[in-house]
Amino acid sequence: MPELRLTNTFSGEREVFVPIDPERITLYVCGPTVYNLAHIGNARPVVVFDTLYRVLDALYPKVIYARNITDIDDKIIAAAHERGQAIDAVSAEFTDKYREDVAALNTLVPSLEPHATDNIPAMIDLTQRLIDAGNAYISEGHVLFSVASMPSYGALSGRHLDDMLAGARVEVATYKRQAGDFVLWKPSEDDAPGWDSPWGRGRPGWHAECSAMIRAHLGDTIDIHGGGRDLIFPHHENERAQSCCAYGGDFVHYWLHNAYVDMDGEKMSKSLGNVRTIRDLLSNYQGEVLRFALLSAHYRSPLSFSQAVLDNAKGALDGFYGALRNVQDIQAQPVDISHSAAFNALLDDLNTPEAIAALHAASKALNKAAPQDRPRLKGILLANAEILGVLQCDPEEWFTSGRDSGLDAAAVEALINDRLEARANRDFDRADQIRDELVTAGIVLEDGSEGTTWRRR
RNA sequence: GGCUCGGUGGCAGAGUGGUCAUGCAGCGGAUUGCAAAUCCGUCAACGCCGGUUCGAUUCCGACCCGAGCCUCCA
Repeated sequence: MPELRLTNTFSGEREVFVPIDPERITLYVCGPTVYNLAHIGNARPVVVFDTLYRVLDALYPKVIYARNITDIDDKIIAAAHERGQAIDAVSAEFTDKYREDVAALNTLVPSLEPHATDNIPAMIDLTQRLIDAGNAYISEGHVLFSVASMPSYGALSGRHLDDMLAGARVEVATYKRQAGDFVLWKPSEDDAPGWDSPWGRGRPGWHAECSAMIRAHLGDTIDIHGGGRDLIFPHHENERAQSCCAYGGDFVHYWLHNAYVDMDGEKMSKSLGNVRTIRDLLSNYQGEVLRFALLSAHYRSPLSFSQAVLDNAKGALDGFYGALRNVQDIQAQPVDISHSAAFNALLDDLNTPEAIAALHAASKALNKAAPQDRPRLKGILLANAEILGVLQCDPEEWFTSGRDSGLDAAAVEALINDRLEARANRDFDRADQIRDELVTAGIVLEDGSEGTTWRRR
């Protein structure tokens, strides 16, 4: 079996992936809090870990990939108030939209999508265990985790308790013994959603759900836990504290974190007004273009999102689909994904830029292939693409189904026929006039040996 | 202040102790009625200063610059 290597945040090093149980791989990725539309930065971990899921799936017989839905959270409560809607109406709406958006990015559906609100008893159990074990305390109706009770607290994020206390910039809530202590369970006001618990009617703290759901759905210890860098602290540090103290064991063997997407070099933020939602971008670009753009940089490097990055991605995909369009009548010879160069690039800590380079090489080889080699080379290109989750649609569709800029396919075909007639009569002025007309409508013609094809730009 | 990442050709972006990333853009050519697409060729980089080495963009140290986290955040 080929070796998969991953950079583990815990050790800071690239390590060979050794599964707990090769028959059952467990992968958990932090999903959305469903109170607004997902933006392109949210899309990055989704696409990155979808790619990892594909790699794991090619390597092992069974992979359980869980991505949670956080459907109880103060941000959702605030959004519901603002919109004058029920909380579950808000969370249901944005859960649906999230699924649509990420599906457009060619992502596979996870094996499990646990909802926080379906797992409240597991969170109560977690909290009770922590109290029983002496890692948590009750104060002013809250249950808090005591960071001082865990010697290795801070090991994931590389922080020392002393430093954190010294550098604390926020006012410490009165119910906390120490600044770093975090909420496991908090009381709910009468108009806020709540569940009965040994500590009164309340709701879980932010970190509780992942610990509880991982344990409930995947087990005490999982292979891989992923998410964005910003989750390392405090979210993942606190999850780790909860799970290790409540259930024993080492909780997660490989922690993976992706870097941010920034917009033209600036951090995406509401105040800068440069937040771009997936939905918004999809109105101008195919989802596959967004996916490709997100994979064009290595996941641990910051990705500077811009018009140029998207146009580049679109151009590259056009090139690949162009190569496939030329051989669309040729049956591809099946190729095992695990023999593809892209797959091998991904084995090395998901080196997607190198995998994309392999795609370019495969595309070029196909373009210049002798006829007898085309079935094999088409198969190779498709196998390389599949592991990256791209080039899965029909090339003709790709080029002709884009945004309709005033001319439908039939109208385009009619104009092409007029032009062919003009060319047959050597009336090139008329032929060029028709082509210019089409270019204005965003349609590019290509005269090939087997006729004229067209595509939308 | 603490912790963590980075600085590669015009742009995007990999990688490596000693000939090549890759793509876009540019330039030259083939092809085309002209184009487009494609193919062939080509230019060009490793923040700064030291050190280790036969040799450093790659290892080590200092410095400069940038980003992120420490507070909700992918």
